[in-house]
Amino acid sequence: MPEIAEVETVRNVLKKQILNKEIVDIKVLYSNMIESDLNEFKQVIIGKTFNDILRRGKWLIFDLDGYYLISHLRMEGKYFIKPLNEKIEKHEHVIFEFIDNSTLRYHDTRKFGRMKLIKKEKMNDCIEIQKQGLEPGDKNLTGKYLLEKFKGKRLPIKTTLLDQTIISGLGNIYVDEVLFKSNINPLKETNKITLEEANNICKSSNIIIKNAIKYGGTTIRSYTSSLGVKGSYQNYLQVHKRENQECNICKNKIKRIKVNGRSTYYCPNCQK
DNA sequence: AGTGCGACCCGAACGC
DNA sequence: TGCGTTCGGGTCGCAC
Repeated sequence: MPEIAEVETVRNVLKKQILNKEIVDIKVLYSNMIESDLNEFKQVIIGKTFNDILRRGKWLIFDLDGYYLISHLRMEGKYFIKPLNEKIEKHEHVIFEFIDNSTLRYHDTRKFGRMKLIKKEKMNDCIEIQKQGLEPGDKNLTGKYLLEKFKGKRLPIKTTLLDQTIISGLGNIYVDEVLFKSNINPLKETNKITLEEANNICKSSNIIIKNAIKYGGTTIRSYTSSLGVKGSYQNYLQVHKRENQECNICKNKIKRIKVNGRSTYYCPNCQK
Protein backbone atom coordinates (compact mmCIF):
# COMPACT_ATOMS: atom_id res chain seq x y z
CA MET A 1 0.00 0.00 0.00
CA PRO A 2 2.02 2.94 -1.13
CA GLU A 3 1.54 5.93 1.13
CA ILE A 4 3.42 9.21 1.10
CA ALA A 5 6.79 7.70 2.09
CA GLU A 6 6.60 4.95 -0.53
CA VAL A 7 5.47 7.33 -3.26
CA GLU A 8 8.31 9.71 -2.37
CA THR A 9 10.76 6.81 -2.61
CA VAL A 10 9.39 5.82 -6.02
CA ARG A 11 9.73 9.43 -7.14
CA ASN A 12 13.36 9.66 -6.04
CA VAL A 13 14.36 6.40 -7.67
CA LEU A 14 12.46 7.03 -10.90
CA LYS A 15 14.01 10.47 -11.26
CA LYS A 16 17.42 8.87 -11.61
CA GLN A 17 16.27 6.61 -14.42
CA ILE A 18 13.73 8.12 -16.79
CA LEU A 19 14.32 11.86 -17.11
CA ASN A 20 15.23 13.47 -20.44
CA LYS A 21 14.76 10.40 -22.66
CA GLU A 22 12.35 10.69 -25.56
CA ILE A 23 9.23 8.52 -25.28
CA VAL A 24 8.87 6.89 -28.69
CA ASP A 25 5.81 4.74 -28.03
CA ILE A 26 3.31 3.87 -25.34
CA LYS A 27 1.25 0.72 -24.90
CA VAL A 28 -1.93 0.75 -22.85
CA LEU A 29 -3.05 -2.80 -22.11
CA TYR A 30 -5.79 -1.94 -19.62
CA SER A 31 -7.52 1.22 -20.71
CA ASN A 32 -9.78 1.72 -17.65
CA MET A 33 -6.64 2.82 -15.89
CA ILE A 34 -6.42 5.95 -18.05
CA GLU A 35 -8.91 8.65 -17.10
CA SER A 36 -8.12 10.87 -20.09
CA ASP A 37 -9.25 10.11 -23.64
CA LEU A 38 -7.06 7.20 -24.71
CA ASN A 39 -6.17 8.55 -28.16
CA GLU A 40 -5.30 11.96 -26.77
CA PHE A 41 -3.29 10.25 -24.05
CA LYS A 42 -1.13 8.44 -26.58
CA GLN A 43 -0.84 11.36 -28.99
CA VAL A 44 0.24 13.79 -26.32
CA ILE A 45 2.81 11.52 -24.69
CA ILE A 46 4.56 10.07 -27.74
CA GLY A 47 7.50 12.28 -28.70
CA LYS A 48 7.72 13.98 -25.31
CA THR A 49 10.15 13.45 -22.43
CA PHE A 50 9.77 13.41 -18.68
CA ASN A 51 11.47 16.60 -17.50
CA ASP A 52 10.89 16.11 -13.80
CA ILE A 53 8.81 14.13 -11.34
CA LEU A 54 6.90 15.91 -8.59
CA ARG A 55 4.58 14.60 -5.90
CA ARG A 56 1.49 15.80 -4.06
CA GLY A 57 0.26 13.53 -1.28
CA LYS A 58 0.12 10.06 -2.80
CA TRP A 59 -0.01 11.41 -6.38
CA LEU A 60 3.05 11.21 -8.60
CA ILE A 61 3.22 14.11 -11.06
CA PHE A 62 5.29 13.57 -14.20
CA ASP A 63 6.31 16.79 -15.94
CA LEU A 64 5.82 16.25 -19.70
CA ASP A 65 6.56 19.56 -21.41
CA GLY A 66 3.13 21.29 -21.64
CA TYR A 67 1.32 18.63 -19.63
CA TYR A 68 1.41 16.85 -16.32
CA LEU A 69 0.76 13.13 -16.16
CA ILE A 70 -0.62 12.38 -12.73
CA SER A 71 -0.43 8.81 -11.43
CA HIS A 72 -1.95 7.25 -8.32
CA LEU A 73 -0.68 3.82 -7.25
CA ARG A 74 -3.64 3.08 -4.95
CA MET A 75 -2.83 -0.22 -3.19
CA GLU A 76 -0.54 -2.20 -5.41
CA GLY A 77 0.73 0.01 -8.21
CA LYS A 78 4.43 -0.28 -8.97
CA TYR A 79 6.83 1.02 -11.60
CA PHE A 80 9.58 -1.05 -13.15
CA ILE A 81 12.32 -0.23 -15.64
CA LYS A 82 12.94 -3.06 -18.11
CA PRO A 83 14.52 -3.54 -21.52
CA LEU A 84 12.14 -3.26 -24.46
CA ASN A 85 12.53 -6.90 -25.45
CA GLU A 86 11.64 -8.30 -22.03
CA LYS A 87 8.38 -10.24 -21.96
CA ILE A 88 5.34 -8.27 -20.87
CA GLU A 89 4.01 -9.64 -17.60
CA LYS A 90 0.39 -10.32 -16.78
CA HIS A 91 -0.14 -7.26 -14.59
CA GLU A 92 1.84 -4.73 -16.59
CA HIS A 93 -0.83 -2.35 -17.86
CA VAL A 94 0.93 0.72 -19.25
CA ILE A 95 4.33 0.63 -20.97
CA PHE A 96 6.31 3.73 -21.91
CA GLU A 97 9.01 2.95 -24.49
CA PHE A 98 12.07 5.20 -24.53
CA ILE A 99 14.39 5.98 -27.41
CA ASP A 100 17.21 3.98 -25.80
CA ASN A 101 15.16 0.73 -25.86
CA SER A 102 14.40 0.85 -22.16
CA THR A 103 10.81 0.89 -20.90
CA LEU A 104 8.95 2.21 -17.89
CA ARG A 105 6.21 -0.26 -16.94
CA TYR A 106 3.26 0.33 -14.66
CA HIS A 107 2.36 -2.88 -12.85
CA ASP A 108 -0.81 -3.26 -10.76
CA THR A 109 -2.30 -6.60 -9.71
CA ARG A 110 -5.55 -5.08 -8.51
CA LYS A 111 -5.93 -2.63 -11.39
CA PHE A 112 -6.95 0.11 -8.92
CA GLY A 113 -4.32 2.67 -9.91
CA ARG A 114 -5.18 5.60 -12.17
CA MET A 115 -3.41 7.94 -14.61
CA LYS A 116 -4.63 11.20 -16.03
CA LEU A 117 -3.21 13.85 -18.31
CA ILE A 118 -3.61 17.50 -17.29
CA LYS A 119 -2.63 20.55 -19.34
CA LYS A 120 -0.23 22.60 -17.25
CA GLU A 121 -2.34 25.74 -17.42
CA LYS A 122 -5.35 23.69 -16.20
CA MET A 123 -3.56 22.38 -13.10
CA ASN A 124 -5.49 24.83 -10.92
CA ASP A 125 -8.69 23.02 -11.93
CA CYS A 126 -7.26 19.56 -11.25
CA ILE A 127 -9.48 18.40 -8.43
CA GLU A 128 -7.38 15.36 -7.54
CA ILE A 129 -4.39 17.56 -6.73
CA GLN A 130 -6.08 20.73 -5.50
CA LYS A 131 -8.17 19.05 -2.84
CA GLN A 132 -5.18 17.53 -1.06
CA GLY A 133 -4.71 18.79 2.49
CA LEU A 134 -1.41 19.75 4.12
CA GLU A 135 1.38 17.20 4.16
CA PRO A 136 3.35 16.00 7.17
CA GLY A 137 6.35 18.28 7.45
CA ASP A 138 4.48 21.34 6.15
CA LYS A 139 5.01 24.18 8.65
CA ASN A 140 1.34 25.13 8.26
CA LEU A 141 0.26 21.72 9.53
CA THR A 142 -0.50 22.75 13.10
CA GLY A 143 -2.82 21.60 15.86
CA LYS A 144 -4.88 24.72 15.25
CA TYR A 145 -5.30 23.84 11.55
CA LEU A 146 -6.40 20.33 12.48
CA LEU A 147 -8.92 21.44 15.12
CA GLU A 148 -10.54 23.69 12.51
CA LYS A 149 -10.87 20.71 10.15
CA PHE A 150 -12.05 18.42 12.95
CA LYS A 151 -15.02 20.66 13.85
CA GLY A 152 -18.36 18.89 13.67
CA LYS A 153 -16.87 15.51 12.83
CA ARG A 154 -18.10 12.58 14.85
CA LEU A 155 -16.16 9.90 12.98
CA PRO A 156 -13.38 8.02 14.77
CA ILE A 157 -10.09 9.97 14.54
CA LYS A 158 -8.58 7.01 12.68
CA THR A 159 -11.09 7.46 9.85
CA THR A 160 -10.59 11.23 9.75
CA LEU A 161 -6.82 10.91 9.42
CA LEU A 162 -7.33 8.79 6.31
CA ASP A 163 -9.16 11.75 4.72
CA GLN A 164 -6.66 13.16 2.21
CA THR A 165 -8.26 16.60 2.23
CA ILE A 166 -7.16 17.13 5.85
CA ILE A 167 -3.68 15.59 6.04
CA SER A 168 -2.42 14.49 2.64
CA GLY A 169 -0.44 11.30 2.24
CA LEU A 170 -1.27 9.19 5.29
CA GLY A 171 -2.70 5.70 4.72
CA ASN A 172 -3.66 2.79 6.92
CA ILE A 173 -0.12 1.99 8.08
CA TYR A 174 1.08 5.46 9.05
CA VAL A 175 -2.23 6.54 10.61
CA ASP A 176 -1.92 3.64 13.07
CA GLU A 177 1.68 4.62 13.79
CA VAL A 178 0.83 8.31 14.23
CA LEU A 179 -2.00 7.56 16.67
CA PHE A 180 0.25 5.25 18.68
CA LYS A 181 3.02 7.83 18.90
CA SER A 182 0.42 10.45 19.90
CA ASN A 183 -1.14 8.17 22.57
CA ILE A 184 -4.59 8.57 21.04
CA ASN A 185 -7.18 5.79 20.83
CA PRO A 186 -8.15 5.25 17.17
CA LEU A 187 -11.84 5.18 18.09
CA LYS A 188 -11.82 8.59 19.82
CA GLU A 189 -14.44 10.87 18.30
CA THR A 190 -12.75 13.41 16.03
CA ASN A 191 -14.37 16.51 17.53
CA LYS A 192 -13.20 15.45 21.02
CA ILE A 193 -9.53 15.68 20.06
CA THR A 194 -7.84 18.37 22.20
CA LEU A 195 -5.39 21.01 20.99
CA GLU A 196 -2.59 19.14 22.73
CA GLU A 197 -3.54 15.91 20.97
CA ALA A 198 -3.81 17.69 17.62
CA ASN A 199 -0.35 19.15 18.16
CA ASN A 200 0.92 15.67 18.92
CA ILE A 201 -0.62 14.34 15.69
CA CYS A 202 1.32 16.97 13.74
CA LYS A 203 4.56 16.29 15.60
CA SER A 204 4.26 12.51 15.31
CA SER A 205 3.35 12.52 11.64
CA ASN A 206 6.30 14.78 10.84
CA ILE A 207 8.73 12.47 12.59
CA ILE A 208 7.23 9.20 11.35
CA ILE A 209 7.03 10.24 7.70
CA LYS A 210 10.51 11.76 7.77
CA ASN A 211 11.93 8.52 9.13
CA ALA A 212 9.88 6.33 6.81
CA ILE A 213 11.23 8.24 3.79
CA LYS A 214 14.74 7.93 5.20
CA TYR A 215 14.35 4.13 5.27
CA GLY A 216 12.80 3.96 1.79
CA GLY A 217 9.25 3.35 2.99
CA THR A 218 7.58 0.19 4.25
CA THR A 219 7.61 -3.09 2.32
CA ILE A 220 4.88 -5.34 3.70
CA ARG A 221 2.92 -7.05 0.99
CA SER A 222 5.04 -7.46 -2.06
CA TYR A 223 7.74 -10.05 -2.60
CA THR A 224 9.00 -8.25 -5.66
CA SER A 225 9.69 -4.70 -4.71
CA SER A 226 9.13 -1.80 -7.04
CA LEU A 227 12.19 -0.73 -9.03
CA GLY A 228 14.41 -3.06 -7.06
CA VAL A 229 13.95 -0.86 -4.02
CA LYS A 230 13.15 -2.53 -0.74
CA GLY A 231 12.02 -0.19 1.99
CA SER A 232 12.95 -1.15 5.53
CA TYR A 233 10.60 0.94 7.67
CA GLN A 234 8.57 -2.22 8.43
CA ASN A 235 11.32 -2.95 10.96
CA TYR A 236 10.40 0.21 12.86
CA LEU A 237 6.60 -0.15 12.94
CA GLN A 238 5.30 0.01 16.51
CA VAL A 239 1.75 -1.29 16.05
CA HIS A 240 0.78 -1.89 12.42
CA LYS A 241 0.67 -5.63 11.54
CA ARG A 242 1.81 -6.46 15.11
CA GLU A 243 -1.38 -8.05 16.47
CA ASN A 244 -0.75 -9.99 19.72
CA GLN A 245 2.87 -8.90 19.87
CA GLU A 246 4.24 -6.92 22.81
CA CYS A 247 3.96 -3.14 22.84
CA ASN A 248 7.51 -1.78 22.74
CA ILE A 249 6.60 0.76 25.43
CA CYS A 250 4.45 -1.08 27.99
CA LYS A 251 4.72 -4.77 26.98
CA ASN A 252 0.93 -5.21 26.77
CA LYS A 253 -0.48 -6.98 23.73
CA ILE A 254 -1.14 -5.00 20.54
CA LYS A 255 -4.78 -5.33 19.52
CA ARG A 256 -6.38 -5.44 16.08
CA ILE A 257 -9.86 -4.04 15.56
CA LYS A 258 -11.97 -2.78 12.66
CA VAL A 259 -12.62 0.92 12.41
CA ASN A 260 -15.13 1.77 9.70
CA GLY A 261 -14.09 -1.36 7.87
CA ARG A 262 -10.35 -0.78 8.13
CA SER A 263 -7.93 -3.02 10.00
CA THR A 264 -6.58 -0.98 12.88
CA TYR A 265 -3.75 -1.86 15.24
CA TYR A 266 -3.20 -0.14 18.58
CA CYS A 267 -2.02 -0.60 22.16
CA PRO A 268 -5.06 -0.50 24.48
CA ASN A 269 -2.82 0.52 27.38
CA CYS A 270 -0.86 3.34 25.68
CA GLN A 271 -3.82 4.62 23.68
CA LYS A 272 -6.70 5.01 26.15
C1' DA B 1 -22.65 19.04 5.56
C1' DG B 2 -21.42 14.86 7.34
C1' DT B 3 -21.82 9.99 6.96
C1' DG B 4 -22.33 5.18 5.08
C1' DC B 5 -21.82 2.01 1.63
C1' DG B 6 -21.26 -0.26 -2.87
C1' DA B 7 -18.18 -0.35 -6.76
C1' DC B 8 -13.84 -1.01 -8.66
C1' DC B 9 -10.26 -5.54 -8.83
C1' DC B 10 -8.11 -10.15 -8.08
C1' DG B 11 -4.69 -12.95 -5.25
C1' DA B 12 -4.61 -14.81 -0.83
C1' DA B 13 -6.75 -16.72 2.91
C1' DC B 14 -10.32 -19.29 4.58
C1' DG B 15 -14.08 -22.91 5.12
C1' DC B 16 -15.61 -27.25 4.21
C1' DT C 1 -3.52 -29.90 -8.49
C1' DG C 2 -9.64 -29.12 -4.29
C1' DC C 3 -12.98 -25.91 -4.93
C1' DG C 4 -16.08 -22.19 -3.89
C1' DT C 5 -16.39 -18.04 -0.96
C1' DT C 6 -14.76 -14.09 1.51
C1' DC C 7 -11.56 -10.47 2.45
C1' DG C 8 -8.82 -6.37 1.88
C1' DG C 9 -7.72 -1.71 0.72
C1' DG C 10 -7.76 3.94 -1.43
C1' DT C 11 -10.91 6.57 -3.46
C1' DC C 12 -15.12 7.96 -5.74
C1' DG C 13 -20.00 8.60 -6.41
C1' DC C 14 -24.31 8.43 -4.75
C1' DA C 15 -28.07 8.01 -1.22
C1' DC C 16 -29.65 9.56 3.07
